[in-house]
Amino acid sequence: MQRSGQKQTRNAELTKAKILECATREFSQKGFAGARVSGITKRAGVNINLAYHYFSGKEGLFIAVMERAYKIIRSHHNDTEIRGLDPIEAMEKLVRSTFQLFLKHPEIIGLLNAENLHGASHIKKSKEIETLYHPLLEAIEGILERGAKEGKFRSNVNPVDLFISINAEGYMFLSNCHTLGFVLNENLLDPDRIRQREEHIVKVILYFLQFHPPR
Amino acid sequence: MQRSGQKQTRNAELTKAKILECATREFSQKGFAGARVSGITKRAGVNINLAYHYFSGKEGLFIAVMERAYKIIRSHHNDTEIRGLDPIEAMEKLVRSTFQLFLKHPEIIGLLNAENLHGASHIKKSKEIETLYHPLLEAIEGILERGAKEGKFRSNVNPVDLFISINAEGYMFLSNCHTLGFVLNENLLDPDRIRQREEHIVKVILYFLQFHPPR
Amino acid sequence: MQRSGQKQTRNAELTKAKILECATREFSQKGFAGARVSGITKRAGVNINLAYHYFSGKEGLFIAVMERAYKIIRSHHNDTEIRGLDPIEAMEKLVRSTFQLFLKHPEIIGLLNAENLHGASHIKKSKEIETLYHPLLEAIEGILERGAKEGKFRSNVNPVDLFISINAEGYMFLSNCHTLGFVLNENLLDPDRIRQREEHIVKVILYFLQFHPPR
Amino acid sequence: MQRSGQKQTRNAELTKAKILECATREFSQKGFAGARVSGITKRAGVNINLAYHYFSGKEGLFIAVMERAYKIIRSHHNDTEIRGLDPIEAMEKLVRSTFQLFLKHPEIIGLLNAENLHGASHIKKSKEIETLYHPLLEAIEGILERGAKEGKFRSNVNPVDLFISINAEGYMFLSNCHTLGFVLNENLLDPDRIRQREEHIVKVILYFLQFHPPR
DNA sequence: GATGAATGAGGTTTCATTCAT
DNA sequence: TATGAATGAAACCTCATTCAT
Repeated sequence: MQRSGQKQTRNAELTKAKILECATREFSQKGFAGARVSGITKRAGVNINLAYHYFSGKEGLFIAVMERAYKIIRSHHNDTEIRGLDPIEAMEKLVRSTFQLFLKHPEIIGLLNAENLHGASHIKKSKEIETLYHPLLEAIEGILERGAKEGKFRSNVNPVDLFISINAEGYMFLSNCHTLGFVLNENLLDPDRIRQREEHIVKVILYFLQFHPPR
Repeated sequence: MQRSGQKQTRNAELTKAKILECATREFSQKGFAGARVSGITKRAGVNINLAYHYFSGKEGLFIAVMERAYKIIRSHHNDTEIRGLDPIEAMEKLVRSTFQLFLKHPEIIGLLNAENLHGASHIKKSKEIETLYHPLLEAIEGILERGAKEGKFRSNVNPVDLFISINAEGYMFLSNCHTLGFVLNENLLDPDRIRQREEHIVKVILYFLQFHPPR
Repeated sequence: MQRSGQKQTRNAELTKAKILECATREFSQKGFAGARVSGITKRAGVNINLAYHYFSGKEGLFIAVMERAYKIIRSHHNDTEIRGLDPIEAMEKLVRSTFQLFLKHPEIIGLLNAENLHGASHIKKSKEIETLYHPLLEAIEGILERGAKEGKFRSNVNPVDLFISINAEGYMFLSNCHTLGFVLNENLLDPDRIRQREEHIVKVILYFLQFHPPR
Repeated sequence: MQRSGQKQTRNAELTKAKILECATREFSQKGFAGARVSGITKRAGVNINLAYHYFSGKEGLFIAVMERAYKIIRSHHNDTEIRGLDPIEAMEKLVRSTFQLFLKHPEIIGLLNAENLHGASHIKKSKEIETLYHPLLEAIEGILERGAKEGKFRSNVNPVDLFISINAEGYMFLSNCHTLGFVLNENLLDPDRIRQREEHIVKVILYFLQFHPPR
């Protein structure tokens, strides 16, 4: 309003953002090869050439999309918050927030699948992404140590394997919901079913950590 | 006459098999959209028209590939064997064989990803696939019941969620090995690392089942 | 006719030849950047994709065109014939045949211009073209030596510079005929005018060789 | 007011000149079709729209470039100076200055090639260019006449053909230096090699004029 | 059954140019 | 005067598919 007669249709930042958002959806839903630059710009309601002007092509778009996706991931995890909590509480919080990340940003799963199809070639160029999970891993290590010291968790749990498990339990549920739903004869995308899954995952991780095998 | 006819048939079957195998690799590695019919036939060393002749196009090829993939899955799981075992032993066997399935047939992961991208539209046409996992799920239910009765497992474990967990723990490790390997700074495809993962998964599932929460 | 029901539209060699010929004209007349693949295939009356199928793209077409052009050049010069002739006769024959080459194959001039625009990058890959003029240069050296020995030509004439002159006199006349014709107010493409040019060139070269400067 | 107006004008002129110079290089190096308006303005470091503002598009730019090129040519040839000289001296001077023109302004060759590709359509609109060479041709005629009268040159030499020869000998050497250099296995752009060429051309033209064929 | 020739649809990209400020 | 935003046309090229032998 105040910014004089600035039309929406001539706002570069807005246009870029719109393109990026639609590219995120398109790549996530169709993969890199299946995505269409024209599909992206049609969704965004802008001229196709702007995608080339701002992102210099399909690959440039994909890289921009991946970078934004990892920024979302980074900002989602609140590492510092959980460091001070009781180990069990902290772990539960981490498990739930990981699952919620996939629910709130379902496009992330499709993007990660797309990126893995190409051997992660795009993100490997990014120094930022490389260190993205370092703080989170350190937090996990801290929780495990404290949990073991306080006798709440088993010791000798590999934090990397644990991290992968925390992600895998929700990731595959959502990424493979169509094939799984079909062979298991359930609608996995039903909100109640999703909540059930979250409770299940919390138990898988916590019970795994709390169990002390007989020796 | 007869011999030559047989020969032709045998060659035809061989050609079909070669095409199918190469199509499996291509679809798994590049997804449906990224796969090229010419890429498939070049790998197979046959003329591209044979792909049309035998499978009537790209989609026909993909369906044939998916059907073969599920046949492999079916033949891999030896449901009856585990029914008679001790619950813990049976569960461990199931977990390990699930992980080994993905290792022996890594193309399955790419194919399932491809199929999920399209909302599982192809396999939904197949009655056989729909009931593929029924015996396995029944076996799991049986194990859980016996385990609970014998006091070895917790009760009230949802077999479907458990089934998904058993798969997810290995599936995501392998399907996302490139992005995970990068952000975790580990080569997840190293044979020793893979063995380590298998041990981890066995513990996750068994400890989860064996833990009895207080109260 | 005899070759059974072989249709023209399904004769690969013929199609390739047609494309090549039309590509020659297009590249010669419009340069590499100005040429259109669709223009080439429209001229040839074939589907545009055949150009990609047979020559794998615009650059592949250009390279094929250049190679054919140099083959024409090679086959035009009859080096052995002139070696036995009287030096003056031999030189005259060489000059006239060089000029006639450009007249009979006017596309060569446009192609050479196009190739020079790109720093001769395409032909530099060809071993054949590199040695294409060696026999001709040797023939020129022989003629110059004999001419000098017989007292008909000056000595100390550089054969390379002479070779360039023999070409340049006709080449620029034809390649720049439009701008020259305009500023000189003559139609240089008139057949009589062309004949006049040939006579002029013969004199330029022969008189240059026959003149003995005083001292 | 006045000062600022002047300044703007001066900047405008400067900007125009910069664009024109860069356009000259771009068109000369890449031809009309290969040249990019954006390439020109990037070289000049100005906004692309200025090219449209000042020259109303690609073709307008090319015409302006050609006109400036011919102005350079015109200003280079000092016709009046050579009219008073000894015929042989005058001719040598003319030959050398023609060669030097191409050396000092190598872009002229590329521009003339570009213009000939299009049938000289652009310059044909210019009345100035049409008469550009008239004084020079008259000077040549004068020299030939005096040379014949003084017994130094043959008579019956066509001034137009001679003019073309004087240009051609240097023009093709430089315009085709890449292909010629390759097939002749010499670096024609070496300064010493260029000087050698100039001496050769002087001899070609002068000996051609001085030789009296036996009758 | 098998193959080379040919085609049509559509995707990515480039580029000259105009619009709006 | 100068600039960034936006557009339309058309170029190159890919690829699934069909045709004809």
